[in-house]
Amino acid sequence: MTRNEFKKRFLKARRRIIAGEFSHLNDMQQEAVMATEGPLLLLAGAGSGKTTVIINRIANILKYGRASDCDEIPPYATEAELEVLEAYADRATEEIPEDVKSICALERAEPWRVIAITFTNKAADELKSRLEAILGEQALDIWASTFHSACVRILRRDIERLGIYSRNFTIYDTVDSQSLIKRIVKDLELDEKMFPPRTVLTYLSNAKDQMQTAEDFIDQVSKTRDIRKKQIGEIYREYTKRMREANALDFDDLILITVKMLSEYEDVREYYSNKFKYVLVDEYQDTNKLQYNLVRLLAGKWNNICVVGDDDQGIYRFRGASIENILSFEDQYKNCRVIRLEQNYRSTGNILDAANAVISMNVARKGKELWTKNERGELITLYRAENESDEAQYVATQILEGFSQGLNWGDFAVLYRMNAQSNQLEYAFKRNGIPYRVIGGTKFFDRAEIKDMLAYLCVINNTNDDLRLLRIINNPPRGIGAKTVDTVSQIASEGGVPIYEVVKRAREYTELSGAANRLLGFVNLIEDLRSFAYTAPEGEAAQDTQPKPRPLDELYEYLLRRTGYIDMLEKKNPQENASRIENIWELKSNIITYMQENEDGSLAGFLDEIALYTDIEQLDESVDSAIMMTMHSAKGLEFPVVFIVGAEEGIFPGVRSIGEPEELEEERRLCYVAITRAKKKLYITAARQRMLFGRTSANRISRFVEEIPDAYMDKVQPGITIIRNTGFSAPRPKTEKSRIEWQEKKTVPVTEFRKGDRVHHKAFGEGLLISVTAMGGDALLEIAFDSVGTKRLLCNSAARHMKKIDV
DNA sequence: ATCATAACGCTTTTT
DNA sequence: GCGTTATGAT
Repeated sequence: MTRNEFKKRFLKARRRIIAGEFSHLNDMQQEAVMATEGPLLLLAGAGSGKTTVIINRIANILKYGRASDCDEIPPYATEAELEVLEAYADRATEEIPEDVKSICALERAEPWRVIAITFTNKAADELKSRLEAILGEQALDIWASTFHSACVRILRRDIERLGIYSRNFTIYDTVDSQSLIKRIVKDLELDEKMFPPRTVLTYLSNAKDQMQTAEDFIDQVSKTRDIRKKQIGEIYREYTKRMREANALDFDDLILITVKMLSEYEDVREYYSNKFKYVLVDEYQDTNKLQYNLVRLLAGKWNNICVVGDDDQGIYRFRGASIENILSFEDQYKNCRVIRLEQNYRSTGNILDAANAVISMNVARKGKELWTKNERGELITLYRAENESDEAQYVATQILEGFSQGLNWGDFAVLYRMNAQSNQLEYAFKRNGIPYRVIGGTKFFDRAEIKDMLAYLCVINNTNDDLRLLRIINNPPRGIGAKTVDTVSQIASEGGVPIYEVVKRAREYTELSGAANRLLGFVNLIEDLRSFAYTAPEGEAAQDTQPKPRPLDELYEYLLRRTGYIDMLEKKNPQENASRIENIWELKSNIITYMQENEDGSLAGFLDEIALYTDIEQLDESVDSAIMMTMHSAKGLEFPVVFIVGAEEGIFPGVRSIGEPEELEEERRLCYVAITRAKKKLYITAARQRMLFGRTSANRISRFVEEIPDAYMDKVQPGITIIRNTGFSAPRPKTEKSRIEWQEKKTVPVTEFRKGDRVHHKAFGEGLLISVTAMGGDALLEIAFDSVGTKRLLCNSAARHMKKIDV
């Protein structure tokens, strides 16, 4: 056999074996999995098995290295090995023995040479657990993390290079950043109305995205006459100064500083770019310029960069994401390959076609048409409601109907454009006894009491953290009033020292003589907490090892006792503060969870995790309940039944996007995202009239609905949904004629149901009516259902799903 | 220092 | 329409 012929046969057999390992994937997916080398752009439509491809691609890299994507064979390959391969090539679908795999492999990558970057912790967690499921233990060494946590990891190691920050830097979240800005605006004596913290932060964020320092920013605007921008420049400068003094980094800084460090320090760059032989980035359409730069630097050495995304699902332009990154990837990486995943495994034909129809109206896109082998499925139901409460009731009714047919509550998701829309829906769900969960809205970690507790922990960790220090210096009240705080922070900023230093030396300043005792009391408290935190518990201290830090939960309990925070809440208003106290204990369970998951977990580590992981309470999937959330939060999720509510001009698309072609395209992408969340059934609802922000308006139906061909839709009008007597409501009338007939029927009288009645509810089954309480024009029914427990329903809503049964 | 009332303002959101 | 915040009065 010539060497050439040998090589050919070897390659052929090897390829068949590797392909066999991924034969459960479709052709395009397989191609993507096997294209391990060089730049790869993976355009993955909604529901096309994107994460599966990422997982398998990594598995391929670890198992076979670059064998699936090159024409090289090991120089030491023998004919005996070829025989083994060929013997297995034909039955490649079975489990392949390890020795055969290693004949195939060419430069297997160690797990720590792979970095997979995602946007959300949830996505990162999913990636990690799926990797672990197919790769076992070695998956733990893969860097599967968010942009931000990857940067924190890098910075904790190397940030001291820059000589500005120390390793134990603090992370500021958006709220922290905003309150710092607020302080600065005050201190610079600027008009607070002209500089809302949110807006200013957006400017800073954009500047950082362009890698502009405060000085760059000031330079740039100095040529203009825009005084406001010049002042924003001043704010930026002051912000940077104070952040440095506080040894703090905000979310943008985490990435910015990492990029700076990698650009400026060749040895650091060399270390990471050499380390990461394979770089993968998920949701690439949502990256901003800074993130693009980070990825570019990390992948700079090996150029094995795979970005996965869908230009049609870019919905975060408003926060700086640049869809350009995906649209121009091919220009940036000239020799890159492009693979499209267009087969959808999630939705029915009707739903998918509707989504395709809508998104095809956009101009700025790569062009891609999803298709599916799934059945056509049910038509999309469009419901034109009278007003928002009719809309909500309709949704509730459909859910009850679905539940009575055997679906779970968790199979339903209601998607809206803005959080403010959830109110009416919540009412309707409550009235009808539908268990639900609202995702988003006010977050656990944004609550005042939680912020307070974390502020204490932050100060223990880093006494230079002025912002957090100011938050707790008089909380609980310890007689340090606003005036004292002002004087202290002024002295501090004049001397360029942390506030804590001034507080410590209160006696040295005549201005503070009056408050000195109380200030020193505070110092005492902090020092006490600090020494508690970093001293080993009794008996465990070994003389030859360095002192072990105190377990976090003990520190936390000590903190609660020593500060008297809970006592204060209880004394003040035990009623109102009950939930606050609950939250404080809830934080303790977070601490315990953290300790269980991180054996050598430190206070600093815990604070990192908290700073970057803000949605801990989110998904408790153990409880079966319907889900409500914004369309944005729904990205990446899927549900059997989806309701898109408020499909009206002015709401969706929102007022601010109408007349702005680019914004409108973003709204349309959002619509595409929303539609493609649905697996089996999609409802779209729109109200003729709606009250929002205290104003009633009549809106035209959303243009996005008009963009869906009628053939995919079933249009439904409001019928009278309340029936007169016993018995269930008939199917909703669909024609104008029957609708009018139905309008003759009357509201069910409150007296229809009595205490002690046996009732049958369409969704909840049989039960006993325990009490009837008149409430306005309605009645609250308390019913002990045989199988689902006791529920409280409002008669006007529930009656249509209920009848009395004779005993 | 704390409470009351007036005033504002309000996409979307992750880190 | 509602929830948060700013300001002033006690």
